[in-house]
Amino acid sequence: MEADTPRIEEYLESIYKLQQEQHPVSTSRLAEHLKLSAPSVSEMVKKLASKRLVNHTEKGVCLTDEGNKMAKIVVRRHRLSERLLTDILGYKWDEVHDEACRLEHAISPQMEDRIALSLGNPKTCPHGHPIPDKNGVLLKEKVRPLSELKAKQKAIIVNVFEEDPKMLQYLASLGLIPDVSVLVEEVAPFGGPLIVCVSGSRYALGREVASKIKVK
Amino acid sequence: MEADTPRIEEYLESIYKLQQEQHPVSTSRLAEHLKLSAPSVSEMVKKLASKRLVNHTEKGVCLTDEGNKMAKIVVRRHRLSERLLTDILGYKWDEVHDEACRLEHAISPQMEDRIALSLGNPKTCPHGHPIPDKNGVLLKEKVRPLSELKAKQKAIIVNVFEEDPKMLQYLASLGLIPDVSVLVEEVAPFGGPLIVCVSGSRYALGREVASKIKVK
DNA sequence: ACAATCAATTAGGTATACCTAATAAAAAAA
DNA sequence: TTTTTTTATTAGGTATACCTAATTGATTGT
Repeated sequence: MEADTPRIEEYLESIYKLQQEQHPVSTSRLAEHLKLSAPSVSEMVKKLASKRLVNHTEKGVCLTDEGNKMAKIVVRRHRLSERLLTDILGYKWDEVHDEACRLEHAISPQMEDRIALSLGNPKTCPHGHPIPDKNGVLLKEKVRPLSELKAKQKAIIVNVFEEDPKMLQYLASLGLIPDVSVLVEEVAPFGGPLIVCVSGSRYALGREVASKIKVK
Repeated sequence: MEADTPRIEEYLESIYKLQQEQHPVSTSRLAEHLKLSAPSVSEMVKKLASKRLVNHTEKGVCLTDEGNKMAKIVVRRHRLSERLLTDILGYKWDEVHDEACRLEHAISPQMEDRIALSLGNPKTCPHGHPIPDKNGVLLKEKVRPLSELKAKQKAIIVNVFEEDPKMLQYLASLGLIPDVSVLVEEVAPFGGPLIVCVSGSRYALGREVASKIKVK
């Protein structure tokens, strides 16, 4: 049984990501996320289980310690790649996701170290998500969605949970990027928009959008 | 018929490299270089031919214009990757080949441009080999092996045709790297060693080794 | 010229990762 | 509770890229 490492990495990474919303990840959700058919995923999950990378129970799939470790390595490589792309190669934050998805599988442990060193051991990716350290230790700050803030509350953007380039461009155009301070001036009722003030300018922001911006 | 692009790139790159010594490349030579069995290569070559990437004659395989173009793109990405690794990530020249072999298949046209721009459009890889431009134009200088020089001749190293890390480390330790000036002090008869002078120091250099160092 | 050698292909078979269609099992709605 | 719907798996099948063993074809040596 020969392993197709990139494929395995892809699965582990997806499971890792989905676990954050839904603990044991369902086959269907995973299939949807990977854009594969449910039976394909069902089959592959069996293989991952036989390699002791996941536990497959009635309720769904979850990563074993080993699988979690591997997933975090991939996440680390993904986020380091993104930083390499923005900080050194001059990419914009909305252009890096897809590139990093390809790069992450071509990066050796040595290259991982070198990138981290050359970038001064960055703690987050360009979207503000933490980069796990070499041992898979990941420090996540306590955050809440911007959409939960009340009128007159002020906060600092920690990260932006969004991959769509168009949306990222839009957010960048408003200055809604990590480490920026935001003041909520007004919150419309019935799930209406927020009026926010970002570095001197005032904008109306939809709830949907605001819920993807995490602040502290 | 779905294409496994990295695999195809690997084949084209090998054919491209081997063509420089042996014009129509033989199946067996290709198989040896790719570390695959002859029948596997035979079969794959048929597929490449059906995609009009190679011409398959009795004497062997050669790249079509289309195949040549694709091969040069891969070579460009390989050599740009090597430069990225040395110039930005601090790798040594003996450490980059294998890494670049993985990276070259994960680089998009856009990333190719960005790397080139960030590095100031380098003309060669760390071993002195020319980097084809975007259109596949490759300017190769007229060179000859260091081993062909006569006593008292002086030359400048253009490139080093070698991939083995140990050998590259050795050459670097003697200062035998691109752009360095070398004076041949003496040439032993019957294929014996050359006595060369490199930046003030004198070394004995085997013929075999010297033949891999190209000078102008 | 003929046998020996070497190169290339054909034949037949493996593993991986995917698919659709059909079925079984579990959860939600009536 | 029974039906409907959703979710997961089995069954069966495809394509790709590899393999070994056997065969054909070309080259070389005597």
